[in-house]
Amino acid sequence: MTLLDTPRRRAPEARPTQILDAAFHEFGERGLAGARLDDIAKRAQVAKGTIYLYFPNKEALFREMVHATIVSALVEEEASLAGLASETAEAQLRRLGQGWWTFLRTERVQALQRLVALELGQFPDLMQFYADEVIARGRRLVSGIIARGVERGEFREVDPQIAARMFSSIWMSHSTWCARREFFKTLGSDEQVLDDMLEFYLYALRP
Amino acid sequence: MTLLDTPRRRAPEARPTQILDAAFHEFGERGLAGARLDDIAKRAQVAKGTIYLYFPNKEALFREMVHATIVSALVEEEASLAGLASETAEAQLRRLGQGWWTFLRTERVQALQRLVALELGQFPDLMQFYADEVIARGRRLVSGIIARGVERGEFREVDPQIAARMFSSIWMSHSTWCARREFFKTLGSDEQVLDDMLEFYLYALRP
Amino acid sequence: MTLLDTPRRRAPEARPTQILDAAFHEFGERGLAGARLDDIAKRAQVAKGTIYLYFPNKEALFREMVHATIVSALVEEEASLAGLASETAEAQLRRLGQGWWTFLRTERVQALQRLVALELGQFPDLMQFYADEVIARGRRLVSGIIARGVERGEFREVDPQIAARMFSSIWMSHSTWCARREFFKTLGSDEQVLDDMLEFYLYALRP
Amino acid sequence: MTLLDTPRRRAPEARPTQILDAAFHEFGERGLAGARLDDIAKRAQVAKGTIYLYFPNKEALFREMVHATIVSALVEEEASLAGLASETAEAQLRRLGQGWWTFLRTERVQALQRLVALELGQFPDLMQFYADEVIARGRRLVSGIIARGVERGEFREVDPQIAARMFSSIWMSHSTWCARREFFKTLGSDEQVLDDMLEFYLYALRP
DNA sequence: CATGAATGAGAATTCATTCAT
DNA sequence: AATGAATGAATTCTCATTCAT
Repeated sequence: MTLLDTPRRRAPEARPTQILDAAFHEFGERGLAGARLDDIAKRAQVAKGTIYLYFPNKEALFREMVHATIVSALVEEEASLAGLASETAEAQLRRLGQGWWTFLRTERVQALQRLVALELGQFPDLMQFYADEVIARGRRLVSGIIARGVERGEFREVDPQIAARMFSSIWMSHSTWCARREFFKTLGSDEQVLDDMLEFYLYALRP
Repeated sequence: MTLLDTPRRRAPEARPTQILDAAFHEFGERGLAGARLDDIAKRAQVAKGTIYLYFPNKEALFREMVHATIVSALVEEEASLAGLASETAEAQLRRLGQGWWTFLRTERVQALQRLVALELGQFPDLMQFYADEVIARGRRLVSGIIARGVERGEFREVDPQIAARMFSSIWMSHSTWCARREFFKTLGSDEQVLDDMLEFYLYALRP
Repeated sequence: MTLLDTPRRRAPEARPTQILDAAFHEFGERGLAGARLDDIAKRAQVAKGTIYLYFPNKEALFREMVHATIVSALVEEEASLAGLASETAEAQLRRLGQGWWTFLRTERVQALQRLVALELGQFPDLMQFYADEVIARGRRLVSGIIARGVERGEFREVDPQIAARMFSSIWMSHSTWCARREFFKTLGSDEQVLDDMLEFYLYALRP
Repeated sequence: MTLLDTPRRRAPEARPTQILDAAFHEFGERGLAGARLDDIAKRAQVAKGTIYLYFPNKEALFREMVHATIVSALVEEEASLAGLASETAEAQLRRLGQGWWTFLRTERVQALQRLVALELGQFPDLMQFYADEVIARGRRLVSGIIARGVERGEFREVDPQIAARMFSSIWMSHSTWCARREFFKTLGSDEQVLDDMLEFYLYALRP
């Protein structure tokens, strides 16, 4: 039941996940072409051939890994965002901003961002999937809250769509900068940055 | 003057720009590992061996290409930003926002962004160079204008550093989205998007 | 009775004929190197590991399959040739020609021919076995009949050995052509071809 | 000009031929699946990668090799058959029988026969090419001579098509047997066998 | 006995790098 | 300087064989 067994025949249905996990790390670090199947196998503690039991080739492994990563990112997002319930729009936005901040700084999402930037040009369907499910979906959440806030007079009259785009642009950029903190010395702590963003953004919505 | 006056083998201006250009396209599209010297040579209309007359190996070519691209991006930026002269801070910001919008949507910068995301993790010096010269420098420009605006009472009391970060986060994210317009159907025209950003951002600075 | 009474691991009749059968099909189609154990297992409706319960390795399976195929071909031949009894030599030859025609066009024999051509170079003992048991034996049958025919004055004075070789050369070649009929459009029906061969051959023996 | 140069850059246009030649030997011996590119390269005195400069993959190399072999076999046939001119049909047939006997026992043709038997099932176009160009064409030559012989009353009234088939069946089978002489001890010398065939065959055509 | 997931050696293929011309 | 054919090390992929269940 636990994780310590002999080499052959471990939890059998765990194999694909194990490999996808290793693939996530290697591809996320070095990209599709740069990652070596050998390293993925090593990291997954699996023989090279085993990978081919579950995925027909490197590209397919890459695709499935990206897909799985997106899906599991959505699940994580769900978790980060649990309980936004019935309060003022501002409070909701603060909660959302906080939840997203946690979510976006996740290794999962950071790696995705990197892959999306460079490799997903060659996989339009995955790019679309990411754009729809991660970006657009997140944005819908925000624009919903903002629309309510505008309705209730909490916020000034903005186009919720546009405002939501502003929100996600700020959050996403900052998350990648904070992930590479060593190159951006002027950045404060992650909490500080979150405060900066919230303060700035909410000000822009005040009537 | 001698053969070894700089780390590079020859004065950069003598070195076939075609090669760097071709390298820029191929690397920018497929990354360091994914690009093939063969394709670079073909695109540069040069024999494969010729590349080795100017660059000791693939990685060096990549590095120099990134370096050159950053440098020439800065030059382009300069051009996009010419004549910000003595007006109100808001007018300056509008001009800057416009200039940057042109600059960021440039193929040059878009490719850089892609490479920065995935490949530059392996080249900290280049990453730092990019962070300092492109991002931080741009931000300094913005923060300078904002500081003046705050001083002059045009803008509310914000930390110019922070506000500048907000500015660049919004501009950079939107530029990559617009570059991949096919995946983000809800985006308006580039001009529309620029207006949205300016309107939103300036509102957030109003006293 | 014990585990090692013959070179093979178990008495042949107990060993799953399905495996040999499947092996026959796959090897016969793609040769020793080209056939995949995986496909053989699938065709035999047996797990891959099961094959190794009965045969130490791929090559041994191939050898035993060829051996078994030759043996069972001989049995089939016996059947095709039953009852050549006491008639004129010509009648006997006609009967034999007919029986062989049936026998040679058998999938069993056709596959054997294919394997003999390419793969049996590496297995001299099998080749010899085939040459002796199938070819030479068949020829002996023919030469016996011819010798009798010559003795009885039915046929002209030919060397029965040589005439028998002519007989088998004609029959064997035509059988492989008919088996690949799609490439030899000028061929008549199998019956027609048999008639052609008999007529031609018997004419050549007439005094 | 001669064949002794340094490893790199030998007669450049000879490369493909060199490789095809090596491929012919390896494939002819072990078949498509059994041959190793490594061995082909070694035999061609070329690096493994060089093969891929001229052929996209193993299968393509195989196909081109078979095609080239068939073509060059036809040329050899031409040579073996030069000068069949204006004599009696019987004399022509004797000459042809002799020429073919030389041609068929050629390593080139023997290897082809082996490949045709087993591997060409997967390459119907090559099989057809072989059937048309080698077999049918040879047969046409024979049937032409026979038709003339029948017309002139030299031969009995046979269907030239059928008689030609008989001719080639006898010649082809005997050539493969003689090529594997070690397994067919009763065979006389090649010359003896040719005499046997001619004598037998011509008898069958006598009026 | 039977299974089939797992293995890893070996074969095919790619591509950065070299070098004779 | 420039070329591009040739190289071979590195990588992907295949498949005979093993072994825990």
